[in-house]
Amino acid sequence: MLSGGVRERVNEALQDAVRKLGVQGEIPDLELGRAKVPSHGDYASSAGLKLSRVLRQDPKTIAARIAETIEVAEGAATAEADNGYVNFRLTGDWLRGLVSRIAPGYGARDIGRGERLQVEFGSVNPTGPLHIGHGRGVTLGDSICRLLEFTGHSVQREYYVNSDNTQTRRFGASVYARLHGLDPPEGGYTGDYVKELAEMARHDMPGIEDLPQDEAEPKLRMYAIDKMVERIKATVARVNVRYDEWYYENRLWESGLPQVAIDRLRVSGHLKERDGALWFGDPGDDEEDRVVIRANGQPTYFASDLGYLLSRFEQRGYHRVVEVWAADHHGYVPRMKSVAAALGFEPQSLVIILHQMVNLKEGKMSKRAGRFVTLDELVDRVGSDAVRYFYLLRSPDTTIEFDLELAVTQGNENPVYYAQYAHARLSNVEVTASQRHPRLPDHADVSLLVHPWELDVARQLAFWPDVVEDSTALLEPHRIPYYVHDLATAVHRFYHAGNAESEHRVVVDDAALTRARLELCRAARHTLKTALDLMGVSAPERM
RNA sequence: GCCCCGCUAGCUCAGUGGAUAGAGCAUCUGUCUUCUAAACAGAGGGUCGGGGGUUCGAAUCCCUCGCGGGGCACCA
Repeated sequence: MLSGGVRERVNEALQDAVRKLGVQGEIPDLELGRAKVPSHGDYASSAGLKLSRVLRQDPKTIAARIAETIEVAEGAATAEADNGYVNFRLTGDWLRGLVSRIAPGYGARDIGRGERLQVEFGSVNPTGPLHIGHGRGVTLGDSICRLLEFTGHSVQREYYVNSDNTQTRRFGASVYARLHGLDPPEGGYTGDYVKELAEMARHDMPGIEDLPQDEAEPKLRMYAIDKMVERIKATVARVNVRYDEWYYENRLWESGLPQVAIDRLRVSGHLKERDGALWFGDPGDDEEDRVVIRANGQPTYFASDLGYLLSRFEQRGYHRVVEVWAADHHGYVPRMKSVAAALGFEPQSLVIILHQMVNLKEGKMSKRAGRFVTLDELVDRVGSDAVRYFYLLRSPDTTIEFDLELAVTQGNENPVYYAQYAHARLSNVEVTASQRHPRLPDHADVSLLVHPWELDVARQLAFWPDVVEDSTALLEPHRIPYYVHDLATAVHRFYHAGNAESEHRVVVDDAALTRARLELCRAARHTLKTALDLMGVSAPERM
């Protein structure tokens, strides 16, 4: 199903109706959105109020005229004018028809038209295990990818592996120190895992202890990085996060792209020398200059970023690059934007999504000091599904205060079970139906779906494409769990009607009625499954 | 000092300039002889941090102040 949702159809009808009123040129935003009060229907528009100035008429009159003339495609909704607003109510017939049209993957749309884009996320320095802050970045990035793939984009998922920067050098030096029974140097890494890495290196790299420091350290660094990358790969796999490419920094330097970028910026006049170092500075920007090549001749991280931009926009030809960063990198955004522009790329094609930090109630995390709760430990305690649901539930702009005590005690009251239970119930009832009715009709007569709780489920299903569209447009997957909750509520209510009154059960003596209700169950189950998939959360058939 | 994020119910948080601001948890009251009670029905609970402004209309946009978090390297 590649068409848009019913909201889009209502909007088209609204635009047509407004044209018929004689509005020329651009139509103002008519604020078509979900109605908040049941008596206002399902969608509401403030069209009368919005057009009052343009048409020089009373909002009530305008709204009334729109409601009179409007015709929503397929008879999906009826319109009613109410005090300057135009309210829309989805019709029962259309809702019933929708139920029979819903198949697995409902809500998928070709919004992206195959746009090739890269999402780079995670990309933590491979100098230690992922902690719970990183968990937010990898799950957010992964769900953004899932959304984009679901909406017709050609997505490449990338982890950029720093291997040659100051932090990883300190990391290598720390392993070297531990190998020789010494404490890590100032600014080094003190976690126990560094000692373990040293012992592993001793075993895997015979004779490493006898090499001089300047030979041993680079070997140890690369060895330790590879080990950490292996561990990171295993960790993200546990939370259903997938990558297409682990792009090593070394590869970038070998490609010579940073130098190509530097040469280009030199020609365009964006570089200057000062104090023996080479600086980037955008002439039209009052942002501070930024070092590209240090006075000691070594390039900075920024230099590799220049090449990395070329690698992606030119060498690999991505139309758009989405970066998912933790908010402590926010100061880097203007520089990346301005250097992207200086290299000749559209600043809008570099999309940077910042997410706020994850704090522990017990105290601050510090990777180098080795005091942190790892993502692995978190998954051990609460499970992958709860971890993903919990991270995704929050807007990226909100700091997560992670209460470990609460996380540990999270059991049945965890919201993830609410959604999964709805899915399990729907799955189970289909099994029950097949046992009670070995021969059900092939065709479902959806006109038998008449109860309000049945239509409420269908109504929620009608909203799903809107959620997909909004989440994609804003790259905000946190909208999905809220929708999932609403759908699960409608499902539980529908199901529970059968607990109160047995004639309202899905599986009843009447085969045709059973078949019709099963059709609704299937539609809801497919939609729940699809939404949970986008979150990376499993949809169990039994609980 | 400058920059970014937040401040909404007791707690944790949703809320694309629209009508009467919502959910979960917690609290309280009901509902199992069940197609799965990890559920359902209901109740209480609000100065949307303070103050200005913009307009038909502001939790939402602008200004300002306060509080909390994060960032301002020849670290990343």
